[in-house]
Amino acid sequence: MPVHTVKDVNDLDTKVPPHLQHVSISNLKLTSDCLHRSVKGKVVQKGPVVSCRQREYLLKAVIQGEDPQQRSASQHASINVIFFGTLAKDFSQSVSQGDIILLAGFTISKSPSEQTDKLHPCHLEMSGPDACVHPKYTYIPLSELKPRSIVNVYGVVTFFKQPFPTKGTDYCSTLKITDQSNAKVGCTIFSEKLEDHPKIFRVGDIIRLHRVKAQMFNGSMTLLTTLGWSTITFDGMIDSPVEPRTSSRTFHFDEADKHTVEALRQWAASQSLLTSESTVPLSSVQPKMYFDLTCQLLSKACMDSRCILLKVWDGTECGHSLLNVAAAPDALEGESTCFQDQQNMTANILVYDNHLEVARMLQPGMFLRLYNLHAVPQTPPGQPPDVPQHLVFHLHGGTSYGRGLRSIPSDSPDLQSLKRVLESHAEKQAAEAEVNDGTLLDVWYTPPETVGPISNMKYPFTSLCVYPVQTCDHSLQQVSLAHVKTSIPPVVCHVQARVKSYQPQKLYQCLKLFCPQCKTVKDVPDDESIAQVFEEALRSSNQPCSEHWAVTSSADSHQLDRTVTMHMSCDMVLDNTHLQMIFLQGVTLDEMCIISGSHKNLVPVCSGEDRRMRLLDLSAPFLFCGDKRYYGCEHCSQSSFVDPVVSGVDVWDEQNVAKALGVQLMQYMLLLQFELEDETGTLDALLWEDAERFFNVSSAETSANQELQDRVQNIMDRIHPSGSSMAERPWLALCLSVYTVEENGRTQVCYQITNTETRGNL
DNA sequence: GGTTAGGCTTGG
Repeated sequence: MPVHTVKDVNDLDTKVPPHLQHVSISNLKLTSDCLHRSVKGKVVQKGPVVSCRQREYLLKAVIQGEDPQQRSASQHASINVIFFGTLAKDFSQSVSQGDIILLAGFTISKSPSEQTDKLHPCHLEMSGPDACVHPKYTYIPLSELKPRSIVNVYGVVTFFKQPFPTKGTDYCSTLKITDQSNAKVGCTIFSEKLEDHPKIFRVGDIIRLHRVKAQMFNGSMTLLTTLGWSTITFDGMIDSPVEPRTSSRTFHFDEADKHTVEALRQWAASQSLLTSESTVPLSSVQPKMYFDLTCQLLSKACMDSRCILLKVWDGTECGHSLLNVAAAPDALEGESTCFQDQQNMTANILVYDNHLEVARMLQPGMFLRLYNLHAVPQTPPGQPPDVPQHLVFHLHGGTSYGRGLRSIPSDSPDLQSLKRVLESHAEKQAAEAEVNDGTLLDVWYTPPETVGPISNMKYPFTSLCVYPVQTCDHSLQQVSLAHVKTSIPPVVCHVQARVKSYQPQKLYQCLKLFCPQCKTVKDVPDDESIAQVFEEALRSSNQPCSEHWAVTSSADSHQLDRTVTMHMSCDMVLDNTHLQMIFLQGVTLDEMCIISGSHKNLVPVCSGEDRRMRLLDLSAPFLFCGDKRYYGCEHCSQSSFVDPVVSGVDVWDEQNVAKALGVQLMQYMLLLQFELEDETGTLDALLWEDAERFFNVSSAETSANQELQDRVQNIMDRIHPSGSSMAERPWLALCLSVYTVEENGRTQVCYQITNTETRGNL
């Protein structure tokens, strides 16, 4: 862009390329070589952007040479300048009448209006890629303000109010500033956009104002915003980076600005304008005092239409007992404050009236500063009046004494020590959680039961406490989900997230069968389809099997109109292990279930045309063992029945039975997909390889055990209560493995929850 | 070309 909004470069006079030679306006001639020349002057007239014949935009302005001697010596100190195209638009937007500018890359032509306007006989044309305009600002000491002048100033903030709505159309910021001239000047800033107001965090901040109007009010000089005003603000601490706070994308800031800020910082320090007691830690708060608090928001709740509760901490323990204000569970948003409550570190702040607008926009985790907070002693409700009073904090309505609140960016220099303190607490908390497995403090999860009436006693540990924790031994820094998505696999990340949704919703569907050979995953068939396989076998095989390796006994049931046959291996009979594996033919699923209740390994079979023994279709279990059923992989098992090899096996379990029958045993597993969410987005993560650890169950046992199924359901209900809002769900500390899988020649990145257990009592 | 506000506590 040819109108330069300079960022962190040298001052204009030194920054302009050295080959450019300064020419005074009165010395400009038609014959001048303009290629390497620049002119400087004040914008004394600025016209509107108009479109001309070629449908190009143009803007006319008059600039006047700066030097008063030159002005008096020559009538040609003012010159017309015509800006073309985008330059015209840019100039219109970013330069105001009265600004000092430096022009380069112009061409000189004869002025057609010399006779009428009596200005310079030439005019300058600004077009093409070489043309550029640099604005130059001069700053007036606050003691030298003249009424009705429009000026640019720098100052140190000695008093401020956060923007508040006026009776008119705008928000108003009221400040008082001072500078080395020691004048104290009030400023009134009007803008209907909150983001345009100066970002002042504390007394001692440094503010720069452009195009503000000086005027007298009540005998004092004040500054008022005018059309085209702008502002940027800086931290006031010596040695902190000179970084402008602004929401404007185009602002001028150069080396000279940096020096001005640094000089003001030094001066302010020498005047003790930045007092360290400007904000007070909770540990130093005394009853009835008004103070500024810097803290982190843990949770918030809407109390009524005129009051919002903020629960905050600053990592220090208050010397006076802190009141715990109860909120309706469904009104509470954010993290549990159990840990902080137990250490008398949670400040409960009631925010009233005009401050609700700002408070509503706050998110748990944000860093805040509250100005003119009132420490109010109060007898806890329901307690006799002789119990010591507790402190609760009120941010009363109104803006007296700068009363208000705002969020502070987490990279602010004066937030860094607070952040270190909070982080060290978080580490301690995590370490305690690791050690005291059974008596965990509930860090991220607030059971609804604990948000009851205000009580002085510490929250009892309820049996509802459960939350997942990372159990991997490496200590990784926690990252956002957005960060996980940009990391390159394979890698392991730690995140903190909530469960937005999960699949399958019917939890019995999360139990799967997995073939370790071919990696096939399939659903556990339901009883109806298994019963059908049994029915099919009954219909197709009415003759008992005849196997040379087996002893067989049949029972005809006229009532059932079929023959039930039992086979067992001759070798087993000899080994005296014959009751450990029995082949059953001619039974229904129901009968199988009844019989397996009292027998160890029952293998349902049928007979073919040749009366050879066959296993049922492998979509049904090939083995029943008590309540448990075992399945074989349809792809990886021997396709025809093999004579069971029984020698050398003392104890028959599902592994040995499968091996003896040439069946590839399928494993039970739990498979869930979670949609995780944090402030930065959502991410789908699977839970399977470490699912048994997560739920603290065995998948195979879970397949046959209602109690274990209830446990899984219970845990899911804790981390994703049905009908809950996102805000009510607990934050989970999870370990995520990022890995790739190849599918159809395509590489896909996958996320899996690993090394994470749910802890606590159920 | 521009109303608003132009510091100064308190109820819940």
